[in-house]
Amino acid sequence: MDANLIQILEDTATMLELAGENPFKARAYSSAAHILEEQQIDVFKSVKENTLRNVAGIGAGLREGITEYVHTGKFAEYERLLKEIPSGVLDMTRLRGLGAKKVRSLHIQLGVSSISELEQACRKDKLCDIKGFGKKSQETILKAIEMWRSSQGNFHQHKALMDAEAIVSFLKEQKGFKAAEIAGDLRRRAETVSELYIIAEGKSKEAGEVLKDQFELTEKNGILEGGHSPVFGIPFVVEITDRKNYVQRLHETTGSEEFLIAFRKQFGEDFLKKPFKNEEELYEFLKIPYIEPELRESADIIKLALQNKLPELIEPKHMRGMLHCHSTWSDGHNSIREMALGAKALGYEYFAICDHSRTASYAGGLTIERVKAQHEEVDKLNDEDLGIRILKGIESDILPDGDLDYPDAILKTFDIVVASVHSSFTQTRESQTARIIKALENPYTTILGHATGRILLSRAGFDVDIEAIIDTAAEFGKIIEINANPYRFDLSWQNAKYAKERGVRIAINPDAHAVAELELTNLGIGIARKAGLEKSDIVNTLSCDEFLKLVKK
DNA sequence: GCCGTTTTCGGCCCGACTGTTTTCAGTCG
Repeated sequence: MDANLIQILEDTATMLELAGENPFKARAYSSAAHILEEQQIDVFKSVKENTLRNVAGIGAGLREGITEYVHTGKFAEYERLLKEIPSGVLDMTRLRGLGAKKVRSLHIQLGVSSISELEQACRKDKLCDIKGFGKKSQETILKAIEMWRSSQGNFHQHKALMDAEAIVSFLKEQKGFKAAEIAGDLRRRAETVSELYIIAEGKSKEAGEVLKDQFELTEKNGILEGGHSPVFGIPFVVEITDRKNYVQRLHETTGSEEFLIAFRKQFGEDFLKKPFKNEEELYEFLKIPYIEPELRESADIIKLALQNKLPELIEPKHMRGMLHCHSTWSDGHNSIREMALGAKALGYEYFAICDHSRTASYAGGLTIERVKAQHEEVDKLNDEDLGIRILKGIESDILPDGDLDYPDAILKTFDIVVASVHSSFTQTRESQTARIIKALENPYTTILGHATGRILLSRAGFDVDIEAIIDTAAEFGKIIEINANPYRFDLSWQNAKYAKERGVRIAINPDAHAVAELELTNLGIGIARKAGLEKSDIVNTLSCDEFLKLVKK
């Protein structure tokens, strides 16, 4: 996968639309970008081994462009459009609710060429003059600009991790460095981050030179700053320290401000002067149990540590069941067999295929006939014995009135039903809450899928009383999902923490649409850990039989 | 630009929702 190329393809698609060219050509570019991302295709390897021709959705034209990109770093069609479309116009399409068509007409008719010019035009009531726009459009655009501004400078966790890990490995390869580690809120597994903070042990001078050359950083008292990460351009800082101070500095730059203030208030500052081998030793010295980085968020956790009541956090090795994945039966890229074998390769014992239900027609949702056909295939695969048990599941849309998407006679043929809202996001808080509560009361619902519908840095969730929903899940013994997709991470860790307090069990689900996405589960585990969840809180840790027993109840 | 057992042209995911209209275009999932 190459993040730059994915961005190039997406921007090319948008610019084709902005230029008023063939919209289907635009779609081909956009879908190629999704294919590369979802299937984690390494284009450099694919070009070298000539395997791009096997990828559905990438034909001769795109293959040529990608090959050129691999050899020269340039993509001809993208370069051509860049000359034609002002970058500010492309930026306007990043606003939610504004697509290429509207931006094109705003650009042509009002002459606005950037988000700030658009903002001015809205404030001066200019949009009312053009056909298709009115007062309300101006308001929604201004809101979208606000949302866009607040997300600027923030980055999704998986991108931050990818770049931070690359920087850490780079540092470790350099002679001047003995150790390097990710600190900051990324180490605490924040959902999104605005900066990477890296601690390195080394001789400030020579180490600094290496970094300055490579990343154009500037040094100030052993702290090198002003860098931008290699792929996503995330601001980053490298703090260089010596062996004696390494562990304290790692600790001091990991915890949240609230945590660190409370920590010093409790334990004084003497520990800062003592050298430690690792953080575990630091905690031993203070005579309290080790507080995992993900938990170093609030002051409360220190009290729990003092009372010896810290949770024993869920770990990847506890996981046995992979739930909520898609296949080529709906909008996934791999067959059920490939997905199940992918889960097996990651050490899982059972796998629930949960394709989209019939109302999600845009995603190839399954008609009743196709449900039956899929069940036959699952039976066959299980007869064949792939070494991993496959469960029959469905991701059923929660219809606008709270009903599930099939009659009971069909619903009862599934082992699990993940119920999710995919439409009608704008109901009032009361009716949205009632709708989801109704779905939870349905005896066939097993798991509530992405419970608030948020998309991080892009869309707030729908308006809903999430605590009332968690309370209802508690009452009816329903499971709620932590969606491990880093664009969603829904439930939030705070909501997941509340769910634990209410005794609601959590499923950690990758919502994978390709084999490569199965590993997203580990990011979801990070969120669960941040919420303080333990093995016993997570249904994926049950054996297949225990799990089925739980959901059949 | 992609795809193909009606294949080299002529289609291309489809329905809900929104804000604008007074029958529809654009956006989203």
